[in-house]
Amino acid sequence: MYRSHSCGELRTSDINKEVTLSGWVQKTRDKGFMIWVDLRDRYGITQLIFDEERTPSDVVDKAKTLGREFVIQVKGDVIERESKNPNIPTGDIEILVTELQILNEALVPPFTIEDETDGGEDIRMKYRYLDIRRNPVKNSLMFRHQVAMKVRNYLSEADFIEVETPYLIKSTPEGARDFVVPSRMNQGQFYALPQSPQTFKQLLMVGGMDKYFQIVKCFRDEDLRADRQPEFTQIDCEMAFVEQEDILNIFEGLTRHLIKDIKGQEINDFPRMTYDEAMRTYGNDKPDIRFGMKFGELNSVAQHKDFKVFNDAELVIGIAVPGGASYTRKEIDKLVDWVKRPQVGALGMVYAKCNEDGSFKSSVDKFYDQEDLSEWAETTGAKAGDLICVLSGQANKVRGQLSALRMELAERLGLRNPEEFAPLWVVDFPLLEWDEDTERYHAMHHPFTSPKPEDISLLDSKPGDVRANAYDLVLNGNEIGGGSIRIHDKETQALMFNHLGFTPEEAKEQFGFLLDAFQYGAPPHGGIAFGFDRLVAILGGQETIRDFIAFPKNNSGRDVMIDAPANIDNVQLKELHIQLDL
RNA sequence: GGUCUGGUAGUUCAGUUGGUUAGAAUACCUGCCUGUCACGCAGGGGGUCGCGGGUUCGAGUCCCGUCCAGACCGCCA
Repeated sequence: MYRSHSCGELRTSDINKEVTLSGWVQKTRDKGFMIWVDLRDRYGITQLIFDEERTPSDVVDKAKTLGREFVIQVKGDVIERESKNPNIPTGDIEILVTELQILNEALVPPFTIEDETDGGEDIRMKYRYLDIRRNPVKNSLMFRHQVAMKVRNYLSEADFIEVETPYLIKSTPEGARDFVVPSRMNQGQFYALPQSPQTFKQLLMVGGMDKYFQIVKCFRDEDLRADRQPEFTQIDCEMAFVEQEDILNIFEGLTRHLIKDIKGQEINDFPRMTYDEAMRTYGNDKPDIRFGMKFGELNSVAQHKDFKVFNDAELVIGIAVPGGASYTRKEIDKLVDWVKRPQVGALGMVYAKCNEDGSFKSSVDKFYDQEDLSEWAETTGAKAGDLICVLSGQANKVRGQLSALRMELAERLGLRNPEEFAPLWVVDFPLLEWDEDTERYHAMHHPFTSPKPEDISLLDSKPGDVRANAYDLVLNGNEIGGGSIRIHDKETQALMFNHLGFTPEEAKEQFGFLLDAFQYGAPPHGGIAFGFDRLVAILGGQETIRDFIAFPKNNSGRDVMIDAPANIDNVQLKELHIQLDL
């Protein structure tokens, strides 16, 4: 028997028990006459004591050889501490050790195994198995497990069935790049790893599964970000015989349940906003509504003077920065530089200070008088003491730029409280999106999304104006879920493929199985998929998703621990009939 | 594909205008210490300043290239 108890459970009520514990040496404190060892496992830390007077001398000698992260097993008696430690749950007791066995020695770890480690990101990832011993990472993984269990229980209670779908599927040109897997048995052919189980879950609906979910890995071969991994986990869901309203209600229920259960916060009906409104008032299809700073459209109150920059612009918009009137010239200049960085791309920024006495001072006083500026303040909702920041230019671009500024300022002003949760449904997404590079329309969500029936007539005349039965769930400025009511008849699906530039032959080759299935009684259906890693991170109050993933990839898609991807040898290549062209 | 930031002891970092033997903290090792728990005290070892080239009497420091890491833009149906 390696252990009778964990290192986190012994209390004063266990005093006088003889126990066996196993774990890692967190730290030894050798005072000469006495040695204390903090023994750690997943459940906590228990202090061991080796004492010149009470412990056999050979055991004391062995204890002196212990190093950090040695794996040991001890037998001993639970005793009351002479000086207690109120900071840990086991702080009232300690183990007077009678037997010590070193199960495995350990090299000195490259970074300290402590909550506030001295290790940087790089080294922690290389030795991730050591990093996982640290509380922040360990707790994040345990938290992820808890969320997964709550999701499974909730959906299972609601009659959903978890079905596994294949990982080796077929590559399609739509959407993200696929990870491909060469097939040895089918020379020259490749599987692709799924970007999502989209078509399979729709086929499950045709198969009558009715309510499906799966917590499932998905793969996208695109560049990474702090919150984006090449392999990531989705809560993938699909339902038959539902309308958009049904899906919104059920998954609003799931999200509300998670926030209540995990964070103890009651959230009533989630607000809804159309895509159009989100873009106009926040410049963004995933607005963070924990704070205001809504866009004010200033065209009508800024294009009547001789200021050419504004007069030539398609759109002039501004936001009110709370308390910004106190910014110095230098601070504002820095803001201007910030929006002019290539990542944001604004050509400049006009600002107006709303002084406490009700007067205004702007960077364009030459063109605009106090009355003009007062109208700006009204439009942007600026109060005395605020700063109005105004950008102008081509509508789409300038909305994106002001949105970036809004988020940056909110961050600096501390308005993005991670313990506050503000979910939002964004609905009525456009069905199609113009792609400059390929000069054709792309499905904004995916090619199986159904258009709103009343908009179908616009497909030929104004394809960009057609709205879809598509929706996103946004939480604190993050898209945590997205879905749609799908097309379930062959004709509409063929019409969509046609508008996406597929020839009937291409459509048949790539999605013939789905079109076939639609001829055998496909029920109306729709669904949603949640980004699980991101959801867990947000509920856990963290920005980065990496600590909620046991073995994440780095910025360039590498696993620095196992050093993947890697070359394969010529024998393997030959077997796959693959020749490298480097 | 692009922009920015960084790379110096095991680790996290400092290193001034280009100038003597590259420092701190922590970790590690040794000794001491009668209740530690971020133990304390004394001492010690530890460096290809990412790599390659250039400028210079002299480069951790300046220039060019390159590799690695991070953040972001493009991309992510």
